[in-house]
Amino acid sequence: MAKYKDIVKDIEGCIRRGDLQPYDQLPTVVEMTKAYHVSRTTIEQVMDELEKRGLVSRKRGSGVYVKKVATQSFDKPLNTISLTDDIDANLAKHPSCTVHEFTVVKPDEHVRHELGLHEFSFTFYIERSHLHEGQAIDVQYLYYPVEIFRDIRLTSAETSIRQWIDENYDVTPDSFHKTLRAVTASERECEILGIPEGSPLLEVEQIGYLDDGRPFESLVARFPGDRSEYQTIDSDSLPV
Amino acid sequence: MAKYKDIVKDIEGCIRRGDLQPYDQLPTVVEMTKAYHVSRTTIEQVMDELEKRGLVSRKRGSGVYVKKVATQSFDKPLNTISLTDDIDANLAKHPSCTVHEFTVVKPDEHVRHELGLHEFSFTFYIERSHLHEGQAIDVQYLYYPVEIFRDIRLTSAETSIRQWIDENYDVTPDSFHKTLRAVTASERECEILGIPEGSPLLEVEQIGYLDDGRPFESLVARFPGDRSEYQTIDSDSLPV
DNA sequence: GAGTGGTCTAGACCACGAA
DNA sequence: TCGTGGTCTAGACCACTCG
Repeated sequence: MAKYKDIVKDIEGCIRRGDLQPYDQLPTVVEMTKAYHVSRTTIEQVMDELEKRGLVSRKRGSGVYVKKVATQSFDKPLNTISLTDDIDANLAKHPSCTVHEFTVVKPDEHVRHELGLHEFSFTFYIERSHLHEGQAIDVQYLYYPVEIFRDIRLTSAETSIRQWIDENYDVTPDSFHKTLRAVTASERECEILGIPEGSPLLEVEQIGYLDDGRPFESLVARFPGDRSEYQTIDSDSLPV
Repeated sequence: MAKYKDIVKDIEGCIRRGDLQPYDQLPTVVEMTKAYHVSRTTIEQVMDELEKRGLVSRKRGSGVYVKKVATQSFDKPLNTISLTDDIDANLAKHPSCTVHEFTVVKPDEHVRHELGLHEFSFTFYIERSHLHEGQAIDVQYLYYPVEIFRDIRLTSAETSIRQWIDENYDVTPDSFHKTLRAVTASERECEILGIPEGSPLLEVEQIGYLDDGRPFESLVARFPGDRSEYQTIDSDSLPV
């Protein structure tokens, strides 16, 4: 484990426990290098990470300050969909899906383009829903290039495809390009999700890349609007 | 301008122009230190930035590779709402709003909590829509603490509040915590936006922080689902 | 002017991937 | 085994904030 990650954990703990209060100034960078017996670069790396997690603001010439964050948002996961707590917890423990479709197809041009495939390429196509207490809580549409994954099993689609890939292929997912939209549920999706006609859904279109730059996964996931949200932190504002 | 930013621009240019093709390996980090006459740290900083922009993948022990990115997504702005191109371009040049409401209020508990205010605090409250060719294209609900901004003008709400703040207060916005949701447009919003009853909207709730850790802005913006999307890149996947 | 964070250097060691 | 990127050091200079 890298040193800077340990220090991140330590300081994050201080903030969560309240040893560091909102608006408190952290020790100066130089002080921290001494306290942790590391170099300046390492501390800057730590500050980068704490900033990314939304815990501190850095003011050049002045200091690093603990953000006054609404405490409710403290433990919400970032950069992913969160559902209600009980559902999230349950899914993490026992991922379970009902698979509506599992085939090999020639994907349409949109998907082909996303995955950087040729016209004559094939992909696995999976349509499925995660379950919580017997109820579908999302609808997912997934494409995997046959060129990369020659064999994907139905049983993996019923639990975790990513786990199957980890165990059977020597590839490393690296990053994900996401597009979020609000859409109206189709009739079929309303049935599956047990929601009224015309309900709004939060759609996440996600293209996954391996660490050698190849796209390996195209995913469209749709979640009922009233049970889902997506949280993120960055330095870009909507135009105001 | 920091050196690493120049190098980022240079390499990004190479990728956009096609001098570096998808799946190409970049020169090794050591080679780049020589080519640009900088130290290793600087190059790593450059790679951090290129990775954040979704242009490259880094494979420890192997190399840095140009991602095969769907070219359409190349120039879309990240970490913000994008509308259709003509609207985006127009808004950037001539931001213009119709203000539906402009008052000072005691905000409800939710906003008070987001902004870290006391029960007896007041905020400016602004409700407005951006216009494109006379048509409203969003609805925004904004709160600004009177404690921080004693004076906000109606005219600023009709163009750019952030510009007004820049020019009249010595504060520096630092980061934004966002929550995205899909919601159904209210009757009033349908009227304002000229969309059918029950249309889905993409909602962005955004809390802005200053560089000293203070929240300074609470914004809820809602966009018609069929004209808006939000793009982002990170290393976190939805559960698959 | 004194103190802060941001960037940068030159060099080192390590973990990992590929052959 | 060897070349790759990831992390780290000790020290430096600079831009910025604030009294």
